[in-house]
This record gives sequence, structure tokens and C-alpha cells, in this order.
Amino acid sequence: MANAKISMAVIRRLPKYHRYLRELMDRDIKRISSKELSDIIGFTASQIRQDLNNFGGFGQQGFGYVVEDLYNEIGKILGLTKDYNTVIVGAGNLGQALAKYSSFGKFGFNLVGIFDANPKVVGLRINDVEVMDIDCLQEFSKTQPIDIGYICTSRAGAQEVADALVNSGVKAIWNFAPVDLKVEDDVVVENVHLIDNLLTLTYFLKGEE
Amino acid sequence: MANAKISMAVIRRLPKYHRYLRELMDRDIKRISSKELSDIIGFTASQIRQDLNNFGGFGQQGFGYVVEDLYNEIGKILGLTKDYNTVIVGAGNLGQALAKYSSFGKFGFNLVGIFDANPKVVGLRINDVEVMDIDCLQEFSKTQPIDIGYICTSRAGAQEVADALVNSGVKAIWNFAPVDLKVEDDVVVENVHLIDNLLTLTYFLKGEE
DNA sequence: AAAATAATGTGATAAATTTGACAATGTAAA
DNA sequence: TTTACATTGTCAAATTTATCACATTATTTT
Repeated sequence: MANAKISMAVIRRLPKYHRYLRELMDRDIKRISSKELSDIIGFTASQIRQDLNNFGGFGQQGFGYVVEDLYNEIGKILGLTKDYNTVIVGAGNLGQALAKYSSFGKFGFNLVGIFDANPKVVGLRINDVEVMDIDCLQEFSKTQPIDIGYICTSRAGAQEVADALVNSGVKAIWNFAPVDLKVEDDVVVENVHLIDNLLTLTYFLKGEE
Repeated sequence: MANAKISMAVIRRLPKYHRYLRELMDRDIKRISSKELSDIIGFTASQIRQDLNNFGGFGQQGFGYVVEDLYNEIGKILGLTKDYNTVIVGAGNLGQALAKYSSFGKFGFNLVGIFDANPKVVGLRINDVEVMDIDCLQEFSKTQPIDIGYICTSRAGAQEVADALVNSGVKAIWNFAPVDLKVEDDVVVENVHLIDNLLTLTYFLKGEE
């Protein structure tokens, strides 16, 4: 297995490959060439081959790729062979929406707890998971290891929540607060900065009219 | 004004500059050098200067940048000098969360309508905006021009909704459905593919344990 | 079984992006 | 007013990323 450093650009394309391969499977397509995949996914065939080769040769010369095998291989690379325990911190609009969103479960993301600092929402049940006080997080993490924490708090509380998650042994944070968190090197943070996204949109909107 | 093509990499950094400059203003800091900004934002000083120079010289040699001026300039570049009419299509969990999320208003994004195909939610009022039937979209767009449409539907309905938005004159789409939309060249699409994001996280989580 | 065809894997090339270096030019101090 | 200092704007180099081109190796057809 090739273990040279994989570039971020490649990694960010992997979920898209995964998504399109799933779709091909659903359409009962058994095999695909890099050229055909290129046509539907929008990357060049060359890039697709090069991307996949970072992880080993999944294709067959003169034949292409077996859709299901490739899907499974990419799933493995993305770490989808195991389940993950997740918690949501911040039971506001977004936190509740994520709690109710069922699609994550399909990929093995199991919501095991929701936490909030606001006594008004503590005790509420959302999608069959009880909202607990944020101060109970560390205690909770002893009964059940937490793999990923979703931070859905305001900007102001986010860093404190990140620290609390890290203290509870969480190694991956999905951050929706518009702030860049400071965490130790062994903790992975993935940001969803919605405002940043929206401003990119207006940049182009402005430029094109 | 320099009008050479600005790279996507630069554009995606602009909202982050904007965010950090806002924070500096809130802390009442009047001026900043690329070196100081580098320390807090995490890009190299050289990159910061080069990024800003794409749009003209906003700094002063030997002095640095005036925080408020730079904030305003970047705001202009991002198109934040005007307001935008937005609609949400899909009043499910996420659509409702976005409707209730007030922060967008601060930047001039005004929610003027919410649409859904499900008769059960049509008529509901969310954050003082009524949920209308999706079939009323085109009619609605005649009374009030729509600048940006947020697609918060399922994967299955997203393309159809995108088409309806484009038909109603919308030139910018913020897409939360896990699908890549096909639209004409003059329509800008910004995707928030949450699942893709989450899978990037597990990629690193897998690699680091 | 041999020839024609298809499509990967990969090394070389090109393009894009980031970083480094410094002259030019301003500010601040003496 | 002159000198010392700070920091931008920008060109050049280095690095990273994407594309091209093709030899290799499999499949399919005759």
C-alpha cells in the first residue's frame, strides 16, 4: 500500500468518487472506465486514474474499474468500515436539524448524545436522544467513547466546547461555528463555515451582473 | 482596478480575511501588518500581501493596513455593499434551521420566501416568513426579484428545484443537497456537501489512530 | 491462436499556487 | 531635517497540483 503523503486536494475528491460510485451501483452499472467516470463526475480521466493510484491499482488494464469494488475500496480509505459515536454540542436550530437528519446513520454515524448549556433545552428529547447539560459531557464520555463531536454553538462558546470535547477524548471535531478552533495536533477539525460559503457566492454574483 | 482572473484559491480566502478583520475591529485594533495578520490568521505574510494585491494596493509601505478600510474593501469585493433577497426551498429540518438563523441578516441576506412541495408544511410561518407551495415560486419571483436560492431538499428533488429557481431568474444557488447540479453558465452554485465533509473527517480519524 | 482494441498505470510536462527575497517607499525618531 | 526603521508591492524561485502521452497489459474479436 502506497503510503506517501496524500495531498489534501486528492482527499477532498474522495467523498465525491464515493458518492458517484454509489449512484452507479444504484443504477446497476457494474464496471466503469476512467473516461466514462470523467464524463459524469467532471474531473479529467487522467486525474481520476492518478487519484486512485495514490492508494494502489484498483483497476484492470483494458477493462476499467469494477464499480462495487472501487466503491468499497474508497469506503475503506475514508474509514467507513467501522461505526462512529457522535455527539452534538449546541441544541439550537442547526444542532436540532443535524440531530433529526437521518442520512448520517447510513454511513455509520450514530448519534449518542446531545449537549447544551441552556437549562431550557436540557431534558428535551430530539430524535430519541436526550439533551444533556454540557457539564455532563466528560462523565458521559466515560460510559461511551465519543469519536466525533459536532459543534453547533455560537461563535462565542465554540472554543470552550472544543476544549471540553478534547478533554473528553474526542479526536475529531465537525465545527459549524464561524471561528477557527485551536486544538492539539492529534485532533482533526473539519469546518463548515456557512457564512464564508455564502460570501463566495456573492463574490461571483457581483462579478457576473 | 486589476481585472486579471482571480484564482479560486484566493477567493476562498477572502471571507476569512473579512471575518478576522471584523474581529480586529471589534477589538478596537486600528492598524495591522501582514506579519501580524499572518500570526492570527495562519496564512503566510507573503500570501496575504499577494492575495490583497490581486485587487489593488490597500496597504501603506512602512505602516501596514488600516483595519477598517481593508475590511470595507474586502466587503466590497465580496459584494457586501448591497442586500440580497433570498429564498429557501425545502422546509425540512435544515431549511427551517437556516430560516431561523439570524446571522445572515447582518450581512444583508434577507429571507423573503420559503417554499416546499409538501402540503403539510405549506402555510406554516417560520421566522415570520410563510411557507408557500413550490409551484408558486415563479409567480412569487415576479413580485419580488430573488437573488439567491437555498436548496434544502432531498437529493431526489434538488435538480428540479434548481431548474425552477433558474426559470425564476435566480442567478445564485446555495445547494445543501448531496448532488452536483447542472445549471447554465451564468448561474453560480455553491455547494455545502455535508456528507463529503464528514467523510473527510473520518479519513483523517482513521489515519491517525 | 493471433490480431485488434481498450484502458490502466505511470513518468514527463505543464500549469497553478505558494513562498522567498528585496527594492521602493513610507513612518517615526533623533 | 536627516537617519533609522518598518512594511508594502512585486518579481523570481520553489513547490504543489493537474494534464498529457504512451508503454504495458488485459480483453475481445476474427
